[in-house]
Amino acid sequence: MKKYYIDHKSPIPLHVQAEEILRKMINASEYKNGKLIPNELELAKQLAISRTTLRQALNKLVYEGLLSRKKGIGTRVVENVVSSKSNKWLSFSQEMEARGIHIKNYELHLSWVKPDESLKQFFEIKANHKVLKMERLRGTIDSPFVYFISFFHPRICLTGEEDFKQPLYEMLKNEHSIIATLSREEISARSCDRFIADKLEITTGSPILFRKRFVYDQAERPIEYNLGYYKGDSFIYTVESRR
Amino acid sequence: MKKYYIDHKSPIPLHVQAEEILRKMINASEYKNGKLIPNELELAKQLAISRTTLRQALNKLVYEGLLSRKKGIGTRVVENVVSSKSNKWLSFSQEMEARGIHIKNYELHLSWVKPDESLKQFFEIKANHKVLKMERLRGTIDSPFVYFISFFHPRICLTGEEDFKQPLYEMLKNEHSIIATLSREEISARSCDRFIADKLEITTGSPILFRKRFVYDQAERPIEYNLGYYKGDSFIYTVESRR
DNA sequence: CAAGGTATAATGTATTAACAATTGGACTTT
DNA sequence: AAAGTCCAATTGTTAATACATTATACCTTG
Repeated sequence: MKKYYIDHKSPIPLHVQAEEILRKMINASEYKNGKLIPNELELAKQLAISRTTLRQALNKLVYEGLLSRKKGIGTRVVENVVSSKSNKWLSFSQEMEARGIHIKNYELHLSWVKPDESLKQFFEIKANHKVLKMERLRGTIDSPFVYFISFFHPRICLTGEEDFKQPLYEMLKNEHSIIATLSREEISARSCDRFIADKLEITTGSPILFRKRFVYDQAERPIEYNLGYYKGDSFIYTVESRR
Repeated sequence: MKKYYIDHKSPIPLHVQAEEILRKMINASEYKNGKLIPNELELAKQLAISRTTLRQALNKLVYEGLLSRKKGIGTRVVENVVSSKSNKWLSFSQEMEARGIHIKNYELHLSWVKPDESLKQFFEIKANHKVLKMERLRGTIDSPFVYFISFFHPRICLTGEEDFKQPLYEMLKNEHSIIATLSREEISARSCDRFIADKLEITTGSPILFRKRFVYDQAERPIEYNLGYYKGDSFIYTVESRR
């Protein structure tokens, strides 16, 4: 078991350092899924910080759904559930990484296409404006589990030379000053066709989760039109709402 | 400006009371959108709690996206958050009616059952507490398109004599003073088994949208555990999120 | 043997205290 | 007038401490 230490002289707050260490331990399965992590007093002693400070770190991870605490029992690593908290807005890969699932890009394909009717309507453009179409096959080390097809509004002016390694919305913000603020999604179940089945390495006709996503900027101008085909048995979409 | 007080003798934790008060103040626009709320020391003094305790409440609201803090400045009510969330809480039938789809109940079946492992865990009860199981087949005039299986926590004390014609959460509120406040949902795609296929009048193996829903009250105590099997091609689940 | 109590271990709640970092505005200097 | 300096206000960080609440396992008692 690798040991991590907290640098009390670092400008990085202790609770942030503690959070990072806990994240690493979870990702590295040194704290195992569903199992208890050391108790707070013990952990605080190990990390040489106060219980209060440690609890700040724990709280954050509990909020994110990585840990769950129970009075009288202890703190557990939550079993793998992929979540998409609406107010969190982590990118897909960040979200997965946070849960210790490393995301691999299998394919990336870019092309400029003529928009069809629904695209023209969504982007509010004429047919002669070509839009960038991006297709991505993504998944874990073992197997792909989602096929994305994205279209971007012409005003975004993507060149195709962008660094698609970094999270998409980070990239849009950094390189194009476009801030995605609002998203609308529609989710339904489908049987997959031959094309998707082939991509996701499943049988034609298997159930998939189909997600249509409309992304807008601050002024509610359309940015992206995204279609996602998720392998049905592997992907779980989580929503939390409060009134 | 209405004044709220914290009851130091109440069994409800002070930070929870503080959170509720802040929520009310924001909802009632006594703390206005985009405007600063009183500073922490001031607020703590007003509520007669320590700054640490107040910060617990603030943290929760910040995490939820209702407030945003800035060092050196203060704490603001975030603009534009409430809208999408609050109206998300239409009941299923209300939601459908709003889309012009009239909902018909095909079947309703009630029984008391022994909780299985996951139910025991969710409800935090022992095996000898029986729970009410409610099965409902619902759909349009033409055909059913969702099969619900709900389990209710024993403390709800449903008699089976309730008026299940009115929306479920209305009924719980009116007849049992139980207010459903928080729901967590997990959505995935599946092939349906014979039982569900039979209910939904589709072919065994057809894709369905499977939704697991956990409903809690204000104090985050479990109320309902709901499984929904939606005919894949007919149901669309819509999510709107803003950051 | 069953019911109930008790010790123990874990998280939950709450307070007080001190100091750090950031911001914006007031003030001072050039 | 412009630029820089300092101050006050505000949130951020951290610690130490005390007691409450809950769950489990073990022990006691009838």
